[in-house]
Amino acid sequence: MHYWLMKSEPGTFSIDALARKGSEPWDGVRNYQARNFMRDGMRVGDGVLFYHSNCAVPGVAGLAEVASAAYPDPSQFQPRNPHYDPDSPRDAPRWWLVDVRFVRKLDQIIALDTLKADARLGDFALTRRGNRLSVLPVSAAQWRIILSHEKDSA
DNA sequence: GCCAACGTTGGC
DNA sequence: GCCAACGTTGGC
Repeated sequence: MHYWLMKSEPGTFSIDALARKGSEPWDGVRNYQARNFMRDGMRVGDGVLFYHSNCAVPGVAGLAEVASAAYPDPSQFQPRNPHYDPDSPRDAPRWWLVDVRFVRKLDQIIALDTLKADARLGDFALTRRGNRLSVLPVSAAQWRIILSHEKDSA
């Protein structure tokens, strides 16, 4: 069992949107490191922190889980799709994704500010200076520490 | 293989 | 909307 954090802009796809849909293919990732985490690292049932980026209060908005093994991202082959990649060979797709299933929405966002201020998290890919990875690993310890902040507002 | 130009991410 | 950080592209 491994843990991950996946970023989404709530204006594009929020935790509420995932709650409505139940499960969603995490398409459009066009970064090799993020792709490798999905394709090579993720297993069905892994825990996912659903993170809202590029918004008023960036932070963890809910919990999800990996719902499928990795498979080729169909959007790379669709010419009208903004994520179309004409250089990706059909017989050796460049971009892969997993399905992500809704687990629950948090009562309150666990803000990026809160995570930055928590020294217990140690070296964390999310808060590393300049990090823009949209899919990143979270250790079991970090997962527990992050979710401990849920109680802050209760 | 170097590196400048360019596009994107994402916090602020 | 701004801009720093960073990945990618392409000329040489």
